[in-house]
Amino acid sequence: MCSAPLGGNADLTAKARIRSAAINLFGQAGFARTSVRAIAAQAGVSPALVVHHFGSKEGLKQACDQYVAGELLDTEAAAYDQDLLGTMQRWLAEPAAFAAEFDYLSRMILEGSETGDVLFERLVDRTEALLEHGAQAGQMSRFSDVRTTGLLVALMGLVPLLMSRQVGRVLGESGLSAAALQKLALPTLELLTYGLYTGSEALEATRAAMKSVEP
Amino acid sequence: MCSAPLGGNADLTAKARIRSAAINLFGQAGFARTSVRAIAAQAGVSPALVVHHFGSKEGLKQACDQYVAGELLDTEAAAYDQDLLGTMQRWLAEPAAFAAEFDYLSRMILEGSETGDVLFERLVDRTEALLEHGAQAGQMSRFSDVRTTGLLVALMGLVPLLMSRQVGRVLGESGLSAAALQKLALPTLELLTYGLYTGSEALEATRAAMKSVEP
DNA sequence: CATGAGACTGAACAAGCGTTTAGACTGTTG
DNA sequence: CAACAGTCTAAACGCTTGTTCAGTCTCATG
Repeated sequence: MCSAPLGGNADLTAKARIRSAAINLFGQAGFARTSVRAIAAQAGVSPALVVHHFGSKEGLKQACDQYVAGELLDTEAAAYDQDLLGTMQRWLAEPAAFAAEFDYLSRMILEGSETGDVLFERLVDRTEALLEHGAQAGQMSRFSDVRTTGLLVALMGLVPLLMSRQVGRVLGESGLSAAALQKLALPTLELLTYGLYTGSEALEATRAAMKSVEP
Repeated sequence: MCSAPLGGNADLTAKARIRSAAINLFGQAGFARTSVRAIAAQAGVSPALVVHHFGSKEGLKQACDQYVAGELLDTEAAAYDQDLLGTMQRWLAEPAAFAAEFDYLSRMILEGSETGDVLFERLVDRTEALLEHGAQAGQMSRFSDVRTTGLLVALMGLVPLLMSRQVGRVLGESGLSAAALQKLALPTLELLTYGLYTGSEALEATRAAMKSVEP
């Protein structure tokens, strides 16, 4: 049934080809800026077939959401229970095969998607658990508000992906390339190890300010 | 000529009213999802007048970019040369008057805008200078790559604004309210003071891994 | 008063959008 | 063979989009 692969994914089902094209284009330009016709053209298919398989453009989006979420969770879920470092190194070693999925994931989180929000909340949960585990093992600091700290650490890990364009621009790379990630790794670890401030004056000042506002 | 103010800004020029409406709607829904007709309607004006004053929708966007950038730079530039803490407290004390401008700024940075990119690069520059100054004064740690560390710290300061929806959701607030910012302040300072890791094992492991890759 | 410039609008334009419809073509099942 | 179910397309639908055009109104200037 399946002929020889031509130009990447010509051997896929038309439905899969549409979804793949949608992930590519949605990831590059966003949902609103991408037309059903453009997706159909890239998939080598008529616009009507998109609707036939996915009901509507919105239905296609939700199918892509579910697919990418499943893809990234199934392949990364086990690895994620280890540490941040190991996951980052896996991404460093990975070629640009997952690039489109990561671009789409970024759009999912930035544009309002229920699946993206749930995914993000799960990431915060995991980070929070990681903080508690690290604190009990004595490897990580103890914080007054583990939930909010988990949120902050999760954001810190995610933000290079979400702002890959600006990160690439500042580092002199194009987007979030392997070289850019490499430049990011050491400073991130330094910041997380030594902290930014040498003393606790700024922290104490904030504590005092907050107590005076809400006693 | 100007009658009594009705509903906020009925006393403004039509041109200013259009720009104000555009900042509101672009900030809420993004550039692509906002129509010229919707902007004209909110400004109490015909769609043709928008084109008459700004040339095109793209021209209106650039005018908004320039206005918001100027507004935030003129009022905040002097304050920004102090420290991050002071600026954050100013925002905490501010009412929701600047909320629309901040929403628009967020869109400017997330969607591809040249003005937004330049603004971001300037923020990184300032943060980098702040790090060098803090290190010389002995208040901040010394880092191996000041530029990249400046990028990271700038990102960390910006990310709650860019992801206000998710932050609000996790913290049980609606968006980046004053209460949400208050919940964020102490954990942020804790993280920047104590760091995440108690020891330097993770940092050394990364250093070793990077040297083995690129000797 | 006449003239011209600018603010402003209603109506219409062409283009693109997501979606629908009717039907052709395939392969499978009774 | 006949009937069905699924895949797929060409054409067109109604709607929204950004923009243009012709013309009105107001007001300052000569």
